[in-house]
Amino acid sequence: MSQAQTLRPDLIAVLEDQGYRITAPRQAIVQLLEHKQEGFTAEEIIADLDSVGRATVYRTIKLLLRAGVVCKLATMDGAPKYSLSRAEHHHHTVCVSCGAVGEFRAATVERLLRGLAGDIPGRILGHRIEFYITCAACLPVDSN
Amino acid sequence: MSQAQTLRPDLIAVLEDQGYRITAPRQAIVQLLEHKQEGFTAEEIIADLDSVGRATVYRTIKLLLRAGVVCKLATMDGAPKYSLSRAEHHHHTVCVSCGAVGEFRAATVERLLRGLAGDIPGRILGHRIEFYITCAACLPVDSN
DNA sequence: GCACATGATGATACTGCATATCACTACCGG
DNA sequence: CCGGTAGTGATATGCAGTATCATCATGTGC
Repeated sequence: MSQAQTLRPDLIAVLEDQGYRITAPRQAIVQLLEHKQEGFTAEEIIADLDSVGRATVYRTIKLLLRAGVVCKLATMDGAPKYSLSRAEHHHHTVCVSCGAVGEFRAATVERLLRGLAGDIPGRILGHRIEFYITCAACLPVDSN
Repeated sequence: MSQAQTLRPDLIAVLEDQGYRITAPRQAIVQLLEHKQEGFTAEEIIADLDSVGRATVYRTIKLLLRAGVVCKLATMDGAPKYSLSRAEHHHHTVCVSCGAVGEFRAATVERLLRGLAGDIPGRILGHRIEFYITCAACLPVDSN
């Protein structure tokens, strides 16, 4: 079983299930995203799809966010990055050299963090962990 | 060594030591920050100090960043927050209700994260952890 | 004390990301 | 076929942050 889409339950279908219409622009965007799993900015999408207006791109991204299909990642330089979220809960690695965004999961981390509740004043609702790395692709170049 | 200034070694002196001039606007900004340890946005400072121009506020914040006196925190809604960094290395708590930013340290976390090196492809340069919480002040209101 | 070089300032213009507006189009149900 | 609603995109607008630049302050050498 498991159509082996492994974890991508046909993104378009997800939208359809939530009552949204499947339009050409939305299909174009989703299709593009499927090839850009690396982490992308809104402006990137806009640049790649001349046929789709800015407004629609931003609207669609919000749609996908609400649908839980993509996740948002605030970056230091202002422009947030988005990425298709395959796993339920995960964290990000950001290459400081090329900006590529990756995902990882580590159960040990989650367990530990839960144990921290006592150190934190107030009720914990969620957390975020990011690792700043030099990614494999940039390593040879970067480390001289 | 370690003058034990506990952790705030006279912010103005830090700037002076780095060869910057101590001017009225800079003093005004630093003084304001000392009272706003909660985490603040650039625009907040600008609004509070009519006598100081936008440009100068942004310039001074960058100065303080470079001097390591304040630290930057990317937020989901775009406008980054800054806070006086008292401890060397620390992480943040962000109240989703009122936006207040706090700091905490947890050696256990650091130790664990170092152990994760194997799970992360590439060279780890740094990390960031944020907890999203409902802070003590907001709890009664927020939780119904 | 004066002149000059340099640092700092702030008003303004500008850039870039994101949202709001709004007229128009596509689609769906009757 | 018709009307209503969802969706679209051009444009205007908002807002954070940066760049420009004339002006002012500071410090130094004389």
